[in-house]
Amino acid sequence: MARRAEETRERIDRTALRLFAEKGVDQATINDIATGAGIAEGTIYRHYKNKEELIWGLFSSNYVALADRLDRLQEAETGLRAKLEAMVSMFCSLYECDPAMFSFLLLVQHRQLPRVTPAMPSPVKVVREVLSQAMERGEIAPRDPEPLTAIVFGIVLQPAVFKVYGRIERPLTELSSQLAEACWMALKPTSIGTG
Amino acid sequence: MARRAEETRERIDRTALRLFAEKGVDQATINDIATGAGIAEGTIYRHYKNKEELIWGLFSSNYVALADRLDRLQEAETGLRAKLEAMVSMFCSLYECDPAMFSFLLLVQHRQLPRVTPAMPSPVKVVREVLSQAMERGEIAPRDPEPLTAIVFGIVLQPAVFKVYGRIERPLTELSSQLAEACWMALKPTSIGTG
DNA sequence: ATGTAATGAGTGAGCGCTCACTCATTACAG
DNA sequence: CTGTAATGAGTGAGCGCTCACTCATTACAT
Repeated sequence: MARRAEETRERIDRTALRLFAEKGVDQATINDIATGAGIAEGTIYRHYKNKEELIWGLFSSNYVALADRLDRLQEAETGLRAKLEAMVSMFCSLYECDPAMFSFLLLVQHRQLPRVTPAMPSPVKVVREVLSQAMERGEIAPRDPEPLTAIVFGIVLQPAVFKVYGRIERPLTELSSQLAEACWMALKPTSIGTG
Repeated sequence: MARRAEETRERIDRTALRLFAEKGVDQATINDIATGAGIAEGTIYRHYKNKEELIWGLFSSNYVALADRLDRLQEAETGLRAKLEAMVSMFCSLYECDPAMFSFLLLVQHRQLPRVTPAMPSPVKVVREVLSQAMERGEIAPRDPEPLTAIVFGIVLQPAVFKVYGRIERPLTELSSQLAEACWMALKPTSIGTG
């Protein structure tokens, strides 16, 4: 029945995400996931063609969902500063509510990013668009948006990485405004050219 | 003879680093490395106890070497701004001369960082120390140095990641001063407290 | 009764690693 | 200088094992 199948699939997804984040994608076996979800190994293959598709399914759905949330947030705000604050704040609280998902995305991005097509929504595209539009509005100096996008991502992601490794102990949400401020300041300077 | 053994070991190291960076640590097999280095599988075990030790050997030596280079650079400069510029510039040119090593460090850090002992030199410690001392000198406002360290790392590392994935096409060295400037600006603000 | 979902023992490819062996190089006794 | 013993890096077939994946069978809902 569809209802039962859906429930099983959700259990697979939840367990897989957690184990992938905890042990790494290669170290977490299909057996681990099945046992953790309280089902048999074979059942996983009724829901996913193979392990790679399971990983991709988890990555892409969460990646796109994140992009959509970021996009809705930035659209609701006016001005670069407010958009940055909204996005950074969401990122930080996302870590608090679902650290496993966060670690998972960090961990598998290197392997899965090549499969992301240009047509798919992505957090990177959202941020770049926000920066490009701020340039058009004259809020920041017109420059190649790509390095600036990277800088903004770095300012937010690296503290999250530090948090994952326990180097930062306080909740990320407490750093939210500091990080948004850092992004703002890093974007402001106009004296350095693009070369 | 020792001479020949040393040469072999260097070939192993070079090939392993390249293949690990290209295919990932789990995807690159001992056989791949041996074939790539033009030797037999067994030979690798004359030089490393097992695969994990090979990975760790490559990681730790490069990680510590990087920390040492950063430390020598920052010591040669006076003032936070100059130290930042020196370190960022070295980072960027490091990518240009040895992108495989760079990708390798990025790729395996999640797995190897837990093995890094507090006694080992590390790039993170160097940067944190530079920031702490700048606080003591009153160059920047005294705050928890950990988030600031993360921000500086993010500003430099994430553009490198973008470079690896081809999202940034220009050489990183051309972005060096922009990144150093971004770090400087992100560190400057004193209005936001530490909470 | 029929189709869908779940099961889990079975399979085999592929992996890291071992070890008995080779052989060029070195050390040394006469 | 020469024959001989010792050395140890290099070899690669093969072993043990893991793990993704299969499929005949069972459970269950309608």
